[in-house]
Amino acid sequence: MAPSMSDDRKIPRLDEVADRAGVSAATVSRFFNNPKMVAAATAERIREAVEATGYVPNLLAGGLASSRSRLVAALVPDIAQSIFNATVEAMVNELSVDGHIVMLGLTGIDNARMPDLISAALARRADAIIVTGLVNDPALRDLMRSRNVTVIETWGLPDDPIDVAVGFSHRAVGQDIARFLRGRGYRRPHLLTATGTRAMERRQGFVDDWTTAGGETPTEMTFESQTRFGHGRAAFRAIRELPTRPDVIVCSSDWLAQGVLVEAMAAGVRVPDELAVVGFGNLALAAEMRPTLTTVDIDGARIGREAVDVLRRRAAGKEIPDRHIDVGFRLIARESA
Amino acid sequence: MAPSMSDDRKIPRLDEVADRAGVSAATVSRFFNNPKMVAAATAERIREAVEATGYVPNLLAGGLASSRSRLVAALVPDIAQSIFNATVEAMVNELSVDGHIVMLGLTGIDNARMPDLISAALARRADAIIVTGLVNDPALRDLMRSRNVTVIETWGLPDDPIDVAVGFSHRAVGQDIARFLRGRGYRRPHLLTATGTRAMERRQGFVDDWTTAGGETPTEMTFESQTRFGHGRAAFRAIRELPTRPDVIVCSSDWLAQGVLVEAMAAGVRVPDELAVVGFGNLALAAEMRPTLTTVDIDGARIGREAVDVLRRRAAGKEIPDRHIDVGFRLIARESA
DNA sequence: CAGATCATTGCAAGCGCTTGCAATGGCTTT
DNA sequence: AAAGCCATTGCAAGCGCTTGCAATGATCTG
Repeated sequence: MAPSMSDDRKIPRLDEVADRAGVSAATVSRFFNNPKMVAAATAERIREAVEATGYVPNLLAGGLASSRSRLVAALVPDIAQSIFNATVEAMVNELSVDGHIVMLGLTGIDNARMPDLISAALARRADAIIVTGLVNDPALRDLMRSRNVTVIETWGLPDDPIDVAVGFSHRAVGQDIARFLRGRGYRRPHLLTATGTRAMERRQGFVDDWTTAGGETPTEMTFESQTRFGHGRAAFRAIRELPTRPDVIVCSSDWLAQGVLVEAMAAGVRVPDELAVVGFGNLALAAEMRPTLTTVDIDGARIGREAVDVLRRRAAGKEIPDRHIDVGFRLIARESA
Repeated sequence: MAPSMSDDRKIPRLDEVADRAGVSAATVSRFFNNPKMVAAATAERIREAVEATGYVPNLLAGGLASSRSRLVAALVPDIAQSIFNATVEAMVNELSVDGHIVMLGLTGIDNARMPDLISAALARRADAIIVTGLVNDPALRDLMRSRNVTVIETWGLPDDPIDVAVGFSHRAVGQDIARFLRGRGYRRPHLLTATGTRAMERRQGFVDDWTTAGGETPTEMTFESQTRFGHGRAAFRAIRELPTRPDVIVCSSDWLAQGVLVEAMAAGVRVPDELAVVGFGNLALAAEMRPTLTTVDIDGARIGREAVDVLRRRAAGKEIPDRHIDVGFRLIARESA
C-alpha cells in the first residue's frame, strides 16, 4: 500500500548469499559470471541461497569492478513512426539474450542531441554505441575512438567509419530506381526528397544514373523537415501546376509516396497509367493500400542483428575483417509503378 | 584507423582533473553533482581541467557510491508500429533533460520477457521502472515494491497499482463508443477485438453499455495475435458471410479498422452508409486515408510526460497524493462512422 | 572587537562487486 | 608411492566516485 519509496527494507548483497551458501563471495560471483568454474553441488547451494534471499546482483558495482557495463547505447533520430524501429527492435531482442540492456537515445531528426547522448553513453561506460544518425563532428568521432567502446554506424556505409558500419549504399538505391524506371519506359521523373544526407545520396545516385543514360535532368522538390503524408499531398498538388507534367514521382519515403497516392486517387488520376509513384522504406502500409506501392525494402531487422553479431565477435576476441557490412536492399515492384 | 577496441589510451579519472585544477576530488565531484556548492572561480578552473583532459565522469562508480543510477527502465511490448511509441518518445526526451537515460525493454506482445527485464532493471538499480504491459505475477509485484524504485504503470488504471498508474479507463472508452454509435442511430455493431486484457476491457465496456441501453448483444470476433491490416481484411470478408449483417464494425485498433476499410472499398461497399467503421488509437493514417477514420485518440506523449512528472515529484521529495492519474481520451468522429 | 554564521573545501571511509594469485585436495601417471 | 595436474575455492586488493564530518577563513552581528 505504501509508496515503494518509503519502505527501505534491506537489499540483500552478494556476501549474504555467500554466507548462506557457506562459500566465499568470490564463488558466488563466479556462479553468476562464470558458472562453469563452480562445482555442481556448490552451484546448487548457491542457487538455493539466491532464491531464499531474493538476491539480485548489483551490476553497477559489478560493472565498476569488471569495467564491463553490459550496456549498449542505441542512438536513433526518433521512434515515432521511424523506419529504424525494426533495427532497434531486433537489436534489443538480440542483446537481451546476452544479458545486455540497451539505452535508447533519441538524437532528434537534426541529430542535435547526439553529443549529449554520446557523453551519456560513455559516462555509463557503454560496451558499444550503435548509431543510425550521422556523427559528423570530428571531435566526437575522436572521443569515441579514444574510448574502449565498439561503435557501429548503421543504415549507411560511410567511406571511413568510426569503427564498423552496417548498412547499404544509398547511392546504389538511387541508381537502381533510375534503372528500373528506365526499363519500364518512364521518361519524366520528378523527385521528392527530404534534405537528410542519405536521402540526398539516393537522389544523387538517381540523377547521376538517369542523366548518364541520356535522360533529361529530372525536375524536383525538396523538403526541410521530416516527410509525412501532408507533404506528399501538397507536393502532388504543386506538381499538377508544373509546365511539363512528370510521368513518375520518386519519393524519398513511403509516407511521402502514400500522400501522393491518396491525393492522386482523390483527384481521379490513374496510377500508374497517368502517374506512377515510387517510395522508399517498404512500410507495412506499402503492400496494403490500393494501389500497392512500388518501393525499396531494407531489412532493418537484419541490420540490427548484424550489428549485434559484430558485438559478439568483438566480445569473443575476434577481429572484424571488413569494417563495411553491406546488407543490401530490394526494389519491390508493385502496382504503383 | 585501428579498431577502437585495441587502443587503450588511459581514460582520465576524477582525481586527475582534481590535480590539474588544484582541488580535491570531492570538489570536482561537487562541481558535477551540486554545482552551487563550489565557488565560481574554482568552478572555472575545474571546467578548464575537464576540458583539457576530456574527462567524462564514470557513472557506474558514481551510481555505486550514491546509489542513484539515473537510469529509468521503459518496458513496452514492442516498438515495431506500436501505439506506445509516442509515450516512450516523450519519456526519453523528458528524462534526458534531467540527465537520466532510459533502458528500453521489449517484453513481447505476451509480456513473456517481463520478469527478465524487471530483473535487469533492478540489477542496474534503476531509479524507476515504467511499464505499459501488465505485470500480473504477484511475486514480481512484491519484488518491485520491496525495492527502492518508483514503478509507474501506464496506459491503464489498475485498481491497485504497484505504485503509481498513469492512463485512462479502457472501460469508459468502450462505453463512449457505444453511446456515440447509438446516438448516430446504428443498430447492429460487430466487434473485432484482440485478446489483450485492455482491448477486452474496452469490449466489455461497450457490451455492457450497449445491452444496458436495450441494444441486442453485438456479434463479434476475437484475434489471438497482434492485430494488423491482414486481420481486418480477413474479418471483413468473414463478416460478409454473417446471417445478419452489421451496420458498424468496432475495431480494437486502427490497423484492424484500416484493413476493414481497404477491403470494403475494394468490394465497393460504401462507408459509412452501408457499413461504418470505428478504430482505436488515432494513428497517423487515421486522418489521412480516405475515408478518414472515426477513432479514439489517446495522448500517448502526455502519458509519457505525466510519468516523468511523477518521477520529478518523487525526486523532489513530494508525496504523490493520487496514485491514479487519468489522462482521458477523445473520441474523434470522422467520415467512417 | 569577540563571537557567531556561512560559504568552501578537504579527509577518508565506504558503495558491492570482480579477479589475479595462491592454496587445497583428489586423481593420474609412471 | 612420489610427482604432477587439474578442478575448485578463498584472499584481498582494488574499480572510481560520493558524502558526512570537520576544518578553514571570511563576513556578520551587536
